[in-house]
Amino acid sequence: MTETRVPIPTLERLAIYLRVLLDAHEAGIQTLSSQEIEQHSGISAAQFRKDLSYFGEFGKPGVGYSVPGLIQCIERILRLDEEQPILLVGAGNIGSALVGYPNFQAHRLRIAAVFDNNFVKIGRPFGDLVIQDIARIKEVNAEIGARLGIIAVPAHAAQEVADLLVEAGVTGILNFAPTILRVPKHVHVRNVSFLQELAVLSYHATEDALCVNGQATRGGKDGV
Amino acid sequence: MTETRVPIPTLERLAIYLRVLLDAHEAGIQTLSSQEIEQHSGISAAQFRKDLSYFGEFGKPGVGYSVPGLIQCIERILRLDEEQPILLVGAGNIGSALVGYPNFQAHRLRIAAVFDNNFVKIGRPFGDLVIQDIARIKEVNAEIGARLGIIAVPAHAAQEVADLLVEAGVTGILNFAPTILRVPKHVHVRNVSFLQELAVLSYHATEDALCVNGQATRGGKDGV
DNA sequence: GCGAGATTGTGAACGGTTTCACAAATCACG
DNA sequence: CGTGATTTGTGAAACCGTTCACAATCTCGC
Ligand SMILES: NC(=O)c1ccc[n+]([C@@H]2O[C@H](COP(=O)([O-])OP(=O)(O)OC[C@H]3O[C@@H](n4cnc5c(N)ncnc54)[C@H](O)[C@@H]3O)[C@@H](O)[C@H]2O)c1
Ligand SMILES: NC(=O)c1ccc[n+]([C@@H]2O[C@H](COP(=O)([O-])OP(=O)(O)OC[C@H]3O[C@@H](n4cnc5c(N)ncnc54)[C@H](O)[C@@H]3O)[C@@H](O)[C@H]2O)c1
Repeated sequence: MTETRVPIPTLERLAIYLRVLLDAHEAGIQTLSSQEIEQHSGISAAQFRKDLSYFGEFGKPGVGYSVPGLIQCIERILRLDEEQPILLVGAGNIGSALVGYPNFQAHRLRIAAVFDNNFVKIGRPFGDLVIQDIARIKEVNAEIGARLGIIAVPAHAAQEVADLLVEAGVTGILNFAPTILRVPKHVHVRNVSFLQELAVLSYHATEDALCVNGQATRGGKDGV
Repeated sequence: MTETRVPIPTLERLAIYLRVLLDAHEAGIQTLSSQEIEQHSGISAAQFRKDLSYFGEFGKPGVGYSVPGLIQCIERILRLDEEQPILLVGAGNIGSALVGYPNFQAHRLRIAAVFDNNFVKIGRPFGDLVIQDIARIKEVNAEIGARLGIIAVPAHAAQEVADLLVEAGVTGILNFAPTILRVPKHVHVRNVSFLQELAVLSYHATEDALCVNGQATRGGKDGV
């Protein structure tokens, strides 16, 4: 366990392990081996052990891992051991699905405030919250102190909103808009793109890797 | 351009290039160099060229790439050159956001039918569609012939729905439920997990890689 | 037509992640 | 207490994707 940087895929899998562990805990299971984790997560036992090794030693040889113990450890690693407030910007379709999503709570993620710039929407209730003016976001987050933000506004407004989030003190942004965001180095962005996912599936769904060559290069005069 | 398998990251980026190209096309730009693509996509010029090289040669040395030409090529590669019908299962929050999403159209992705098992919902309008009984999914898809499906039902029902989708002839599944799905080898699954994304951000948002060791292993008698 | 300048396509080097394989640790049980 | 069965943690190897660097290709202007 040297002081290496943790691979992002490892962090992503940590969240999966956590889900498996929470399920097992619910089912009253006390101990799980890496082998059993593999069964439930689809991630290889060796991968699981290697992933954990970035953070320390959590299992007992010959036995496995204490379910409640490991839950606590992974939660601490991911900073999900205490409530994590989140700023949501964009009270539209996606925002609507998010505010009502109960599973966030299990991970102590809480949407603490919702913002929009539509005067018709501002002041309206939205889930348990009231939609606030995006102009007040910095002021409001001075109270809340959220480090995470979600962008659920149209693409043309996303960069502007990102800037406001950063200015309000956010250092992690989940972006639903189909744009690449320019942010300072200390801010992390993760993009969610259903279109991208569907495009990959679309490619695979038709299983013949036809080569599409000879069309563009020899397109003649129309191109360039 | 040997007969190598295309890396998944390459396919994901293809969708990003396509977006950039469509934007450029809209702006009336006729030609783009890999250098310029890098500007707009945040993906390195070398990466872009390497990605395309899996499929053929699409650019002209000294000039760049024909925007409309490359759009056509990438669309063909991703099978987005003709309309791609999709089956949506689960007429809830997520499903609701999806049916109303206009950007799908630009990629010729069309949600062709919506299914649910809630008798109260079946028969109701949902976007432009009418919610249908999940029991009829195979029958309905015999007409539609969709190869793509979206699962937007609670986790406990996801596997069951996946089985139905596969039986109905779907070979690509976009899964919003937090579960790993067991599917035949010829079926591709991509999971969308907001929680996972937020967990990764949560880790990075607090920038001190404290080591959480010595808690689980020496937990004493409580564990195992 | 030709030389200067620009840009592509790609083999090779590189770097990072996953897989492998095994020594060390723990437990069960006689 | 010792033996055998089990499972962890981790260095090393294998694998895969990204970056590099440059020959080949094309355009433009003279
Ligand atoms: N709906 C989907 O299924 C879906 C799928 C994939 C991606 N997306 C993306 O997610 C984003 C949101 O989608 P949606 O369907 O919820 O859109 P929406 O139009 O339903 O909601 C967008 C909201 O953002 C608000 N807004 C606009 N500009 C703003 C600004 N400058 N500051 C604050 N608020 C502002 C609008 O008032 C509106 O309430 C879009 O970028 C969309 O492309 C949506
Ligand atoms: N809402 C969110 O923000 C969010 C975020 C991340 C993940 N998810 C996941 O996405 C999925 C859908 O979430 P949601 O908020 O839309 O849920 P929802 O409860 O609003 O909708 C689920 C729908 O599925 C239907 N359904 C249930 N069992 C079914 C079955 N066997 N066959 C057909 N339909 C069935 C229900 O009748 C309901 O209409 C869930 O797995 C959820 O965990 C949701």
